[in-house]
Amino acid sequence: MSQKKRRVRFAPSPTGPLHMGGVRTALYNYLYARQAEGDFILRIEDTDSQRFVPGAEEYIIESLKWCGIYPDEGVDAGGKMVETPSERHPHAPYRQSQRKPIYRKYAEELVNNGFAYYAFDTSEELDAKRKEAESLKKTFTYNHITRKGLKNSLTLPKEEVERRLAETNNWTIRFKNPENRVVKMDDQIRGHIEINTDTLDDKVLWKAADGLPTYHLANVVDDHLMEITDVIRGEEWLPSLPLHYLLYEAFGWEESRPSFAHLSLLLKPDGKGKLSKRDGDRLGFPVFPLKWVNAEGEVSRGYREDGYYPQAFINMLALLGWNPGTEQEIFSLDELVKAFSLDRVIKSGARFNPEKAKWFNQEYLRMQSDEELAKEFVPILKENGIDTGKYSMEYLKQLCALIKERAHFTNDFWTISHYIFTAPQSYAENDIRKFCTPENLENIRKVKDFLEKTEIKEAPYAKKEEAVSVLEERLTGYIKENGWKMGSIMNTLRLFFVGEAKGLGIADIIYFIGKDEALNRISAALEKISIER
RNA sequence: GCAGGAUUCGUCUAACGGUUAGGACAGAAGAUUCUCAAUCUUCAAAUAGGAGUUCGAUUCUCCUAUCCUGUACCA
Repeated sequence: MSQKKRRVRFAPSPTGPLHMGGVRTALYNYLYARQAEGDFILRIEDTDSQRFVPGAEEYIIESLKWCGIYPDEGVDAGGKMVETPSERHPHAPYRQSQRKPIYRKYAEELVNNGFAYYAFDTSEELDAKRKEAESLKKTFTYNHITRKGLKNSLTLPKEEVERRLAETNNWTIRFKNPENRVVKMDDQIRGHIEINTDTLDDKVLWKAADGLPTYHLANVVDDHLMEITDVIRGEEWLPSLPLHYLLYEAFGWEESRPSFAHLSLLLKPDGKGKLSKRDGDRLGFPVFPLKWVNAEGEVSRGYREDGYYPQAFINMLALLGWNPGTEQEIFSLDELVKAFSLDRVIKSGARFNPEKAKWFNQEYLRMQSDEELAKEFVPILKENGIDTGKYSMEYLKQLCALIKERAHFTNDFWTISHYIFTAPQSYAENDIRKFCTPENLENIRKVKDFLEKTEIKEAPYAKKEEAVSVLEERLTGYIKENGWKMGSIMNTLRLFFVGEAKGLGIADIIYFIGKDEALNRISAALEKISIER
């Protein structure tokens, strides 16, 4: 079995930050290529000079890098991402603006062979036509009927056409759709699709104004030249698939026409419609892989900055619109490469669920070693003004081992364990009311004396488990001896140590903050609360 | 409007035409420890509607509804 080497491409346009839906498209392309031991190409479709956004290309490259998606070929934006220098590669360059000289001859070839024509209508004229049609509740289409009444090389005298081509540049080359023909197409995800060409309009392929092709021409020509075998792209392209088929036919490239797979859209978590930047702002989750600041200084959060592991992000995205057919949900990139298949990609739109995204990250967090987590914790502590020099790596490892069970993100570590590092500044009102009865306060004084006399091993101690359980036994033993209620004593202590009735076990807390600090916190709390009364 | 596409628990999804329609997230209840979380157990929750084909439709066909995409000299 000798199959051609698979070549796929991800071809975003640099009009802004890469949306997570785009990352998913890139990921599926990447997985497909890796599995087939083919090539994954990154091409930049910047044929719209109007909408070009500075920095967007760099953003795309950095995002893919963060996700661990490395192209085999593609734009090299100064990074080490692409091994082969772009200039030397036979398929280079990979930025369509740099391929500008290539396209015109292809557009003209189509005109010469009768598959396209020159059109001289101005945007204003066409807009007027569209408005007119709209008022009649119809849609204006530039097709085999209307083109007879418009200004183009099919209707104008030859000399006039030549004069306009030579003297002006406000003309375009349009595709000449065949009349009443059924185009038969196949999609790897959606199956067989048929459409009548009479419903199509004569799309602009090339614009004289800027000498650039539109998406349709550039895309087909580049995919052909770059020997792309499979086009895996978003569903928004499905309606233009017939045009692309017709273009391959007109060029005589049907033999090497790639196979197509159209991915469904990512939908917003609530309501209707596709996932947009606004939804993230509104519902409080990122829609972009990385943080992005636009020209107006507006900030959009990113998965990276929100503390997601790239593997978790990728894993979540992979399962949004695809599943392996088994009950496995956690996949490494390599496992995804092995398991992925286009025929298990879902046809319908997938609603994004931020809660599930958090769950994925939690799963990955738990897979990290305590040492890795401790290393991640250090900068977070510093941000919160903690002198991390005071804590050994062993100390932090022991703490992380305990708190990782309660977190979705390493960013949560501070919220969960701040009281280990700083004494509470205030105490929750309702917890004071609940636990600080005169009787309880009296008992706590006795507990304090007891702790003072007790030998306590502090963090980091080699036999941590043992140290904590010994302390716990002594403490609970003492409380039981006196016939006090376990809950009230423990929770009062917790209130004094933490500031509220939350957090780790009392023995754990004392182990981590140490005997002196524990005693200090009890004294401070007793003083403060008796003053307030 | 027209053209395409889509439609299984709230959400992501599984089910060669024959299953008590399965799993996960979220939710609820219980167990558990000194609290909170975590954990464990249990519960609740779906084939858009209508015709047809068939011994039998989530699955095939048609119609309706709803949603999405496209309808640019944007991608």
